Amino acid sequence: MTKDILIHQIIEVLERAGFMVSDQCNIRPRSFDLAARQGNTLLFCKVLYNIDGLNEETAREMKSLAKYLNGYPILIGAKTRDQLLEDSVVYMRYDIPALSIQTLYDYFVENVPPLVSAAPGGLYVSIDGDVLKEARMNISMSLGALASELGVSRRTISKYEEGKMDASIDIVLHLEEILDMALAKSIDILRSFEKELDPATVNEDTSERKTPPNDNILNLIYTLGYDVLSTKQAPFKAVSKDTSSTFLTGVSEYSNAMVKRAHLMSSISNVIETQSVFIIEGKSRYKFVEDTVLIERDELNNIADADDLDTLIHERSKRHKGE
Amino acid sequence: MTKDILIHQIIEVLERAGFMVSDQCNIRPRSFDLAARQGNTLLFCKVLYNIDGLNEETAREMKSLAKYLNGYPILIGAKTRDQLLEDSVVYMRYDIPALSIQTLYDYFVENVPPLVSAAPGGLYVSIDGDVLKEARMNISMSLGALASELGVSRRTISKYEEGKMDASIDIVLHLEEILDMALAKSIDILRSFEKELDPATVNEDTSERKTPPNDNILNLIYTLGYDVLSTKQAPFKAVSKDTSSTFLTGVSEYSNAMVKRAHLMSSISNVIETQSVFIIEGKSRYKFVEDTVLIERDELNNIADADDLDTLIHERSKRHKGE
DNA sequence: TGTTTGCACATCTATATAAATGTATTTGTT
DNA sequence: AACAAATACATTTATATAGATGTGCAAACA
Repeated sequence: MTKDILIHQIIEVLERAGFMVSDQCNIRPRSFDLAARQGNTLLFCKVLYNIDGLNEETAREMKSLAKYLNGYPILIGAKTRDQLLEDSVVYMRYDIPALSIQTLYDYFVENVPPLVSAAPGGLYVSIDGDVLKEARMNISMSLGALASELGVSRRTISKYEEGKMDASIDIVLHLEEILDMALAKSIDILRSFEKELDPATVNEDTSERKTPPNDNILNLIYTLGYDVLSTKQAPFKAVSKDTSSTFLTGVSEYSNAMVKRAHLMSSISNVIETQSVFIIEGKSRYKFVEDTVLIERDELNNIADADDLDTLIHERSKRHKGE
Repeated sequence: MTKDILIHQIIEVLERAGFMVSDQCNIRPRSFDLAARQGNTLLFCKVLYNIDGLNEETAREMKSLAKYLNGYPILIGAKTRDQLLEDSVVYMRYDIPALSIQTLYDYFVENVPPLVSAAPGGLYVSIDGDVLKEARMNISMSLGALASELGVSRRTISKYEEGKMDASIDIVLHLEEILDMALAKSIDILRSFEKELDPATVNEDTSERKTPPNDNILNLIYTLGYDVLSTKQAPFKAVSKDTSSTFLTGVSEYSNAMVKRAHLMSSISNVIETQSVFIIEGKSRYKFVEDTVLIERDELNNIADADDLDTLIHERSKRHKGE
């Protein structure tokens, strides 16, 4: 399948850029396909051959996860509609930046940021208004003269200089030729997401603690004093957070599928630098699966507060790493 | 100009439907073009030859005004893109229903609601799932049989019955033919707006009182104890509200333009059933212009609280109507 | 270990929308 | 009344997006 080929290429690029990359999420339901970290930069990557396939629910979940864990959602693909993604262009899908592998490579490996963004009406470049104005002044060219030379209205040039309008690629090339200098502002892919966060979405997190989760066990964890962000499409049921620790939280009975999931959670938790915990309904055969700590529901019942649980997790995790 | 022709036709339709219609707003900046009321139904109409020309700011203002005054925003036009608006179809522009004059006529004069809505992908009709299911059961047809008869998948029929999917017009016609009954749900134009209000927008109004307005005089009115919704594109500067009264609020120096504005405000206030007040910076030649009460800024300074101002407005308004 | 169920995702289509911009009209100024 | 400045709005274009739906794979089930 094309998507798998893409994923392998993406892993290659990210590793080459010095990222630590998690296992691929191949368990349903899934929101992101890969987690990756380099220093302070944490990415949640979704991969689609056709970026138009991103659905709104998935986007929402990726955004809230990224925000909660201090990372960035990003969409990587090859096509939009019936054409290939253009390199060095940033597209947006539900406020998540979307790009081709080549653009990803340029950005993270070569440190060459893209200049062009796709928007209704075509492809556009942001112009640095101050630079433009200065350049125009330097050759003492009037606004009107530049406008007629470019073949646009005076008002348009004025808007460029005030930073109130982006320009089409042709216009920018022509302008740069006339003034013989670079005018395009480069796009910071990760920041472009932050800007897009509208006040309403941000609002949700203003409240001190999230509302109690619906799930029984998650609610129990909430009662212990954790902030619990439950997820619908991630390989874990929730992310739980208190002042001292954060852990991915799985919940289910012991089964083969559960073990698979615990492996994946372990890999992801290593990348995003959190603990990983699986609450088992009923009996568990083991105490951990890789770095995922398994806790039986009965054990959870005997726990008084968040500190107790933190301690249990740490001990069990240490015990595993000690062998 | 085409827009003016449209407006006259719209006024004709609305009056025929028993609406009281305000003067046309021909002062810039303007958000809506007409206010109209029939019984409890208050409309703020925007008219554009091409409905695509509605801009986001204008839409926002119309929505907040409508909400604040218990009315409905509506957009009426003739074209979208390069084609005429189809009759009996409801379009949406920034969550405001948009329709042709014919559709307006059918809805308000003939009481025939539209059935079709425009959405990405084309024109769609909502199906009443329960009716569909019952009809299918009645002729003891299996879901699969109906699906293959229609030429769609079983899943599609299932979604129709669960009300989770709208159907294209062709499909609905074919279905109604097979089952020999009406299945389409009619669209309540005004309600369709209410549903679109997202929680974020609604949230703004949750706060007991609005934030203080920037304008000096509006802020003074706010200090008196009024709730003040300031506007940017309406023929008045704000709408002020306390427990006992609501008034359109204009602010400016005395001038010809101001008198024109006061006339328009008078007409609008009659339709939306509020008072209308103009605060004059400096000297005013008159005490009222039609039903708009003129108050000098100095007079406002001598007023202690909202009750005082309410009293002044009522007296001056009565005095006018008494002559 | 097949069988069933349901999601992921690709794809197609036509609408909704943002940029860009010219033109006509209105407003404000002298 | 004449002129300048600002705004409304029509229009063009290409992207963003929602519906609709088939296909194939994964999970759940028997």
